[in-house]
Amino acid sequence: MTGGAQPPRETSLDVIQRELTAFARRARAAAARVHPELPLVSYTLLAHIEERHGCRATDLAAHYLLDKSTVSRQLAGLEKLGFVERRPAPDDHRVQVLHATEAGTKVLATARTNRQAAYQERLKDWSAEDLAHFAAYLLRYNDAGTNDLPDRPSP
Amino acid sequence: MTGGAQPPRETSLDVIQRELTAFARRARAAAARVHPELPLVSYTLLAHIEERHGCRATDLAAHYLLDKSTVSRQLAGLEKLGFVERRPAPDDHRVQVLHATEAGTKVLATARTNRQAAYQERLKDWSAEDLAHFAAYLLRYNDAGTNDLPDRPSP
DNA sequence: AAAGAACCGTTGTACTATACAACTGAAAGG
DNA sequence: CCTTTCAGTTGTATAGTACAACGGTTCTTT
Repeated sequence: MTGGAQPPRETSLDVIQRELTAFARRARAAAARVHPELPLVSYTLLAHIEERHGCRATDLAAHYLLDKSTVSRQLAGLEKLGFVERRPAPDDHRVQVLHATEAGTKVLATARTNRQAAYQERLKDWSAEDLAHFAAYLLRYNDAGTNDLPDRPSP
Repeated sequence: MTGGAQPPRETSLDVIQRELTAFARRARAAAARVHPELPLVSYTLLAHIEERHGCRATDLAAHYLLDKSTVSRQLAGLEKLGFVERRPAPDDHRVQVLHATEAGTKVLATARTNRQAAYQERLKDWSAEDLAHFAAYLLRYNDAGTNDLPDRPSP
């Protein structure tokens, strides 16, 4: 590849903008279709908690650019469903260490499988090469936007 | 490029899944930051209306996979803001033909500019070639999910 | 050590986006 | 005609989110 005449940057930017917007609009509904038992955000948070083997609510908020109240409520929901546990941290009584329960791990595995199946199906006609490139582009795109994470200009 | 050993499909699918989810989670907030005057969905609908030089609410619902009630309320908002007009269709009294007003066109132009600037900035380090490829992948990805809705202008 | 600042999480309130169902009004087809 | 179908609105409910105010905790500074 390479070498050929590319469309101008403008055009590509326009397409990227439009298509990402279109995707964002559909994402929630699509996620709900794939795993109705576990809402999109809960899924993400739960996955993060499980991956880290215990983390704090504040970490989640920082990582996902969510307000702590949002996280708090999401966690309340997850706890109500019995998917996470809050353990008081022995060294700091302000924090709660979050852990995925057995049930949480299980439902997460199911959701993950369903999601993977959905993506598998949707992208079944793609070559491994195209998948790799697409994945790389997405990574690159997202990384560009999270650079501003560490510093929250607080007035 | 090409030629090299690709990561297995599984891995790429996983990355795509994770990154698209991450993107979706941030999209709304990001859009609000870029053009706070015009909510994300309203922006999209207004852009569509303007582009088509008049379309029906039902078309919007079909195209964006939204419930007609959702579209109805979005349009109510846009009308209240003076950005769209509803004109009764002479041939069919059930339908309203939607048009962007002068103000709508103007605010849309501003929002579009802001968005483009944001994308421009975010993707400034990308080569034209990479942009073109990324755009193509996004198109391909989105098309796979929207096969079931060809755009039908009114008969 | 006491006072104050910084931090963690919850709760009250409000708003956007969304769906589904019930409804009104208008066309279209027997 | 009368029924069915279509276009759009409205009532109700839910998820996700933010911001602001608050109650405890811990850290810092005097």
